[in-house]
Amino acid sequence: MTRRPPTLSDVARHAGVSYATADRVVNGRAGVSEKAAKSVSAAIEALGYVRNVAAANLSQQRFYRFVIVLPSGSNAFFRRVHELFSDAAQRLLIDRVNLSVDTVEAFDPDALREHLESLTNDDVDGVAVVSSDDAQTVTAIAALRAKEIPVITLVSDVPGSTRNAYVGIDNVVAGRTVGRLILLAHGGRGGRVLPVVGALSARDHADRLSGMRDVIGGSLDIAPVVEGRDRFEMVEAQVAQALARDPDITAIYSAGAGNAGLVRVLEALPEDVARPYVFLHELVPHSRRAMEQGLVDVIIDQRPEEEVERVVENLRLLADRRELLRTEPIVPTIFLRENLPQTSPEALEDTG
Amino acid sequence: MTRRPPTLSDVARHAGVSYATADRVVNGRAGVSEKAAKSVSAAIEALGYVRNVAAANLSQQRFYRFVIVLPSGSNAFFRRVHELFSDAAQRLLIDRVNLSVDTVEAFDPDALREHLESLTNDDVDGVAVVSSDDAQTVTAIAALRAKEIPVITLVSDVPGSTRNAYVGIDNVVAGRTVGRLILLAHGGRGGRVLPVVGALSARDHADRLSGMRDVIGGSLDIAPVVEGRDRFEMVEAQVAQALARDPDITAIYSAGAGNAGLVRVLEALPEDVARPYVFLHELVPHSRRAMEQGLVDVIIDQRPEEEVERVVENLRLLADRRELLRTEPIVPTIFLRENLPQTSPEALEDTG
DNA sequence: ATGAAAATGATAGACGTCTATCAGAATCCA
DNA sequence: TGGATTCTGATAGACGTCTATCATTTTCAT
Repeated sequence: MTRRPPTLSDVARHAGVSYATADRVVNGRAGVSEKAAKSVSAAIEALGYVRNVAAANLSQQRFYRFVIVLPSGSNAFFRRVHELFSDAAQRLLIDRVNLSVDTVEAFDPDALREHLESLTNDDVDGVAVVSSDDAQTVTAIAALRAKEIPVITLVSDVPGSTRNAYVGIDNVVAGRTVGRLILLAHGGRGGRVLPVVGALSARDHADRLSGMRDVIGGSLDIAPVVEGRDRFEMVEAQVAQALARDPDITAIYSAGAGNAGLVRVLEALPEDVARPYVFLHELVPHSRRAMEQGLVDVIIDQRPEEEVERVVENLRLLADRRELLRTEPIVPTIFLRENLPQTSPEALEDTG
Repeated sequence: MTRRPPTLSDVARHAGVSYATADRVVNGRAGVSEKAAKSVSAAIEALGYVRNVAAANLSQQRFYRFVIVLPSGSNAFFRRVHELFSDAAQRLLIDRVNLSVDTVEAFDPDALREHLESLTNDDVDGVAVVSSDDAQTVTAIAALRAKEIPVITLVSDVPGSTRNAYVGIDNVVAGRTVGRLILLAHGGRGGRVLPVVGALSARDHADRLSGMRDVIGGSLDIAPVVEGRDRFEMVEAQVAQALARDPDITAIYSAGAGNAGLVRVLEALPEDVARPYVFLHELVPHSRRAMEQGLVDVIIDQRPEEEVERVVENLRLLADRRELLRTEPIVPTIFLRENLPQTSPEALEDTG
């Protein structure tokens, strides 16, 4: 059967030192000779000692404190993420995890940096942040990491930074997937795709678009890109205009937010002409409803449930100085009308 | 800030009894008057007391012991599941979880029942089992549950049983999803779908097929079903025959296993005629390779990684007599050539 | 060699739970 | 009322870790 795992006392005995010395080594306290430190390390190695985190936390009455930083005043997707983190916070309390969700004005690197820096002083055990990939953020992340505070980037990566992990999808792959589905829908016939994004300068939107282009290649036309600033009024106006100008559009790919505006255009389309295929991101109340009404064909969802769970899991592992598992990108899910998940009560209410 | 959560001592004090009595109540030991029991329960309620599992486990040097029962000698999918559980077992050791993976001859209800019953005596904290939905299994599950051993059904549900949870996909929904994709691929044109299953008597296969039929409705023809017993030789022979007999087939939906045989037929198809669209289940080395070669268009994967993780999570929660989270079915992922996950080293080797 | 500084050992108490034991109190039946 | 039975309280020790204190030993510079 399974033997009792070695304790720190076992390590001390094996190393020929006292418990106190072994403890000084594992907790990095001063007053240990190099020789002693080495023999303790060797004993740890030899016995395969792993600190019993449960016992350690018990002795310290430890409460983990994690902070999630999300963009404020934003769209249905982030409202959903916020909600999921709040739910998680509630149930994590009994595991002695204190998870707070902060919001910072979207697209404001200065505000974000300031906020992140305010966490540096605090007794924070880990931070997860949604941010664009800019120099301000890179600096702020570096400051946190300098204080030994783990940082996870969420939804949108900041690859140039020293973040410990990224939790989110690979947007190029997502765009390629959409490209494939668009081709599938056209079944070898020609067509013309209208791309809609928030802004071409937004990294995730641009990545999705370029993935889509990759796959479409020369097989289909691609109309000029609509930039809707993720604002539903702008999206509505510009998409309506684009469709009016170009009656040959057979598919729309919306890589950003503000899809409520897109849906309004679709609703207004005359019944008698063939509707374009519509592909968009994120399963939220209004996109779901549009799909159920047959206005939208495919929704690519980045599964915020899974993202939230991974963030929490990884923050805990990092706080315990353990190895991370599952650092590969989230696999986005393709939703069609036929595989929409059961609606949970809270998902029914639509606040925007 | 967050206050210290109440301890059992707090509960005892609040109830006006000694720690010993409170302890007797929470651990269901004998020798407590009804009145005392009631006041302790009231105190627990009032204070929102939750047992500190970490402390409890520490005091008992508890090792969780979980058993996973998988079909033996079976296909690439279950080999993958087996592998995932073995990996999980390794890393769970340091969390004091002892996870063993047993195998039992596939499609043998007697053998399965016997095996499950052998676990009844043992000091098992939870069981997860892949099984068909038959009376033998229902009985065996009931026996385990009678001994307070939690049971999770995996991949294929046994809805008539007293299992605590099911971890897996909704196969009807999966079939409906495929139906939708088939329609999408035909883009309004006619066509003829060849369904391939292991056996129509297998519940999951039948569910998938009926889901697909639901969505296709009368829009496309459906050819007579091929039953390939999940054996690649049989699948190969019968699909080849069906294609030869019926040159109008535009899509193949394989709802079961044995797809290596299907792939061989596809490889042998002449280059000059249009290939049928091919839809099948489970991302495994050979199906992946076929997709990369362009022989397969869509793979519906039930994400065994996620399933394994949920099984472990739920077994732990059940063993701790905690509330289950995430009991909704797994959402299957649709893989196209464009969103295949990065290949991990071990996924490269193909043992059959 | 001397004193200061550094390293080490021994050990106690805490965290919250479980198990166990024993003494004492309340309740019961005859 | 006696004795047996059922409850109740008090408490000790264990789990593995952390923090702390204090005494002792070793090392080092002078």
